[in-house]
Amino acid sequence: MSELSKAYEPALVEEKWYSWWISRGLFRADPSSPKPGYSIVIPPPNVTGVLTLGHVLNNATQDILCRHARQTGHEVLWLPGTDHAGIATQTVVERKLRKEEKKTRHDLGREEFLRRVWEWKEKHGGIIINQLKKLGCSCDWERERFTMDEAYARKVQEVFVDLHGKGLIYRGKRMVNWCPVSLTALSDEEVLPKPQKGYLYHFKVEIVERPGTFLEIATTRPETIMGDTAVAVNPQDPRYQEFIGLHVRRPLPLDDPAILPIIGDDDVEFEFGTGVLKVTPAHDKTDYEIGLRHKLPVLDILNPDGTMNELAGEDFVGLDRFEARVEAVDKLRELGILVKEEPHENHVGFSERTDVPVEPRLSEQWFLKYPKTAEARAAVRDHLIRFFPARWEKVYDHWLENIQDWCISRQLWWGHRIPVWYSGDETPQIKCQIESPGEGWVQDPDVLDTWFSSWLWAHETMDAEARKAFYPTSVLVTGPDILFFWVARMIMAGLEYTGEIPFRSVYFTGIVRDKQGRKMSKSLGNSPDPLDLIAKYGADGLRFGLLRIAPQGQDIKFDEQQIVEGRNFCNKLWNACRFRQMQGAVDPEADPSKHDLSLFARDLLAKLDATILRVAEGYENFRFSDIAQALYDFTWGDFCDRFIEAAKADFDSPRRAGTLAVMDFTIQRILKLLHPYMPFITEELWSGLGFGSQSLMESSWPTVGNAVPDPRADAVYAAVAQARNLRATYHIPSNKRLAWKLTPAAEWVEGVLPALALFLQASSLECCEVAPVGFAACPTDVGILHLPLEGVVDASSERRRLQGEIGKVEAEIAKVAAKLSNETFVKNAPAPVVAEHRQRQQDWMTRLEELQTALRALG
RNA sequence: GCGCGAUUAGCUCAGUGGUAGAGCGCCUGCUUCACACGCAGGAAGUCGCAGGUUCGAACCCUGUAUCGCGCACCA
Repeated sequence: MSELSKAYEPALVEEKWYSWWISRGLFRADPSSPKPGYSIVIPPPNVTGVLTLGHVLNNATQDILCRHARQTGHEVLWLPGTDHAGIATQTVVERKLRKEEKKTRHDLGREEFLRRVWEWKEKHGGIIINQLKKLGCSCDWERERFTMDEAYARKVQEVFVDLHGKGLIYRGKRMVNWCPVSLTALSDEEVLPKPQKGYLYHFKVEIVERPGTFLEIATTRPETIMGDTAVAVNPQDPRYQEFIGLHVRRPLPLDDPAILPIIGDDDVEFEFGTGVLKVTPAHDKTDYEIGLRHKLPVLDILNPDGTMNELAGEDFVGLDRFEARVEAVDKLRELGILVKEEPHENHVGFSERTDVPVEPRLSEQWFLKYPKTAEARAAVRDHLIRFFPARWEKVYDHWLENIQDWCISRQLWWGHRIPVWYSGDETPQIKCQIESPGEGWVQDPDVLDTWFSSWLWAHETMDAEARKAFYPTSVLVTGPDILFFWVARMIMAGLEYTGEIPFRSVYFTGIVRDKQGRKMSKSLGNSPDPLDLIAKYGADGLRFGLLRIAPQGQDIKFDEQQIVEGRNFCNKLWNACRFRQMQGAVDPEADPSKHDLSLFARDLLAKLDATILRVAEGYENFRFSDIAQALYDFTWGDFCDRFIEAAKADFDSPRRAGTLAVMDFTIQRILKLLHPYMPFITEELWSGLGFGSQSLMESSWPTVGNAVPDPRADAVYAAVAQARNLRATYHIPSNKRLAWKLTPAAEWVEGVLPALALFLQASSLECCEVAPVGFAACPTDVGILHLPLEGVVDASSERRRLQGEIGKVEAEIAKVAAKLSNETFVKNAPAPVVAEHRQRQQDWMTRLEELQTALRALG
């Protein structure tokens, strides 16, 4: 192989390796493989979507799990795809239509409009899929699915028919969340309560039977007065009890001042407002229920788009609901019945998609009574499915405990059409089936909530053969924001239709936020484009940098600097390998056990084992940042900073072969361990150095050996750090070579003199038995290092320095002594802890003596 | 209102009972024959606050503050 370039250039290699993986079919899942199966279904991104940092985190995590699984001998299925995103996609295409052709979907008609959406989907729907490829995702692209694929769509309809047959799906006229912009009903989950600063408007109404007596009503929505059909008070409320059964005059609309009954209902709070509630059954959920209890008429004064209809009276008709509010207040003021406007903050439901206030609206919709709720709760409670982090289990359980029927119909065109047919005008007949029952039958115009299709994702994306090998899936990687939307529903669907849980573990990633802690969003424009980051730092740098700061389930404050560090780490790894390459060809079969190794080499192998264990533990517990950190520490610290530097002393010695063998052995394992996080660079280095012609994905995962740590290695490293510190204390430039001397603490130290000399950049390093005159002493665990002071520093500064050191050591000794002289400590603390303190005390004493000797030697 | 997280060095975060850590940033010195996307050294923290348990608390308990997130029909 040609020489590695001086710096790693990701752009030159990423494309090449991705095509190579694809061409070798390495992402393909073989259901007939004898290997144990491992599977993940991708949380399908919207077809309208573009890659965000959230996707990067989520999909890099899945890729890591999948590559690791392949390396540990599993047959892996990572099943990709997208969902049709009903509202979002329809909105995008409608907007385009309006802009380019000044038409609405109604101008085109349903069939033509849907044709246009498909056209749009074919053209733009694949963007995010291609972006995932740039990221290195090892999905089985031959199995890519879309929630509107023919087979999948049919399954969705079959499920509807089945649940209808079981009596779980029903049609009903109910209060639903209505989006006046999308003109469709929404599920409860698609409504986000937001605190809104508004006013509590107080106005008074006269009691018909008691002229001159008024009730004061407080409301946040005066624009709905025209829809009021009663006034309610709490029957226990002594202030108003006597009025129950009487009537008030409704002030609006002016031309139709209706007479409303005063009713008593327990739902009315004493303390809130005035304790008198205007009841608007058509436009408030609570009011609707009160209305049902008291058989009140329902007076709908709003159009679907949130404007007022003719029932609101001629002063209001056509006004938007918020304009109408202003107008209503004006009218109350003109009538002289507005008592006060009190600033008031309340929560108003907003549409998740369009971000406008949702309007409670009475309409005919399809609802689902969820199947298998008890089983779904039990599956998580009994840990058949494990959540990481576990705290989401409680949230999940609470939601299921209070679960409400799901409004699954949407007044859209883009989606799975409801398989219900109507016939006849007067007494319509209804049939629930997929095919048309024949002439004269008209299909329900509505479509299903997108989640009603994606809740089948885990099993319906697989054919029978795949399901046999790969279902239940191993793990689901997703964000906690779709715990209810998707995760919980998928569990219920899985239990209902496969009789099994859909996945064994759920790993919830954190949410990527900006430096101010705000969620990244398109509208805020605070999300960097991951493709730009890939271009700048490489996919590996982005993946590693992001995963390293993504502790389990905690939100991530994104900082581009972290990605820079990922890139830097790639470069470090690159150069370590490049350095190895400069020593000659590698040996793919390198076996350290066949060589007599330096203590540095033996200790490195022990640290490698410890790293492999840390990494294994990380995978076990989904601690992705721990894994990244362990590999970073080992590669940069143990391997590059310490071992390679020590190894340089062996290159001209008989140790050369053994040391190179350890390097080869270790680099192979580093590349394997890092491959899941940094697939491109590891592949490039693996092949570039000549370790093999297979992909790392097909290689084996490193196992621990039987290396024994040698504490002498750390003693040398620590001594080096102390000596360098001493040199820095005297401001000796690091390029100035000094003639160090050493009084060794043990015989073995002679063996590491060449390495020590290299570490210290020493011009020479000779041993001496007694402290030489004119040197500064640095007591270490490997002996006393003597730094020549001549021409550098005078004896009095050295004396001052030593006295300072002695002061610090004495303080430490005092600290330990205090603890050891505490009888209860010695009595109660576990023996090893006490022993450790004793040892510590002794170490400090030794150091003190050495320092004092050095001080005396200065005279 | 209930529940859940977070609070440790300037920044981003590790650290679940025994000598407070990492990376970045900062300061100092270095183009030392892999790497300036680098090397070496350094300064820097009353671990949000107040109690408690313990020989010993960043860690366990109680309370509290601030920030964030869920859930909830107070109009």
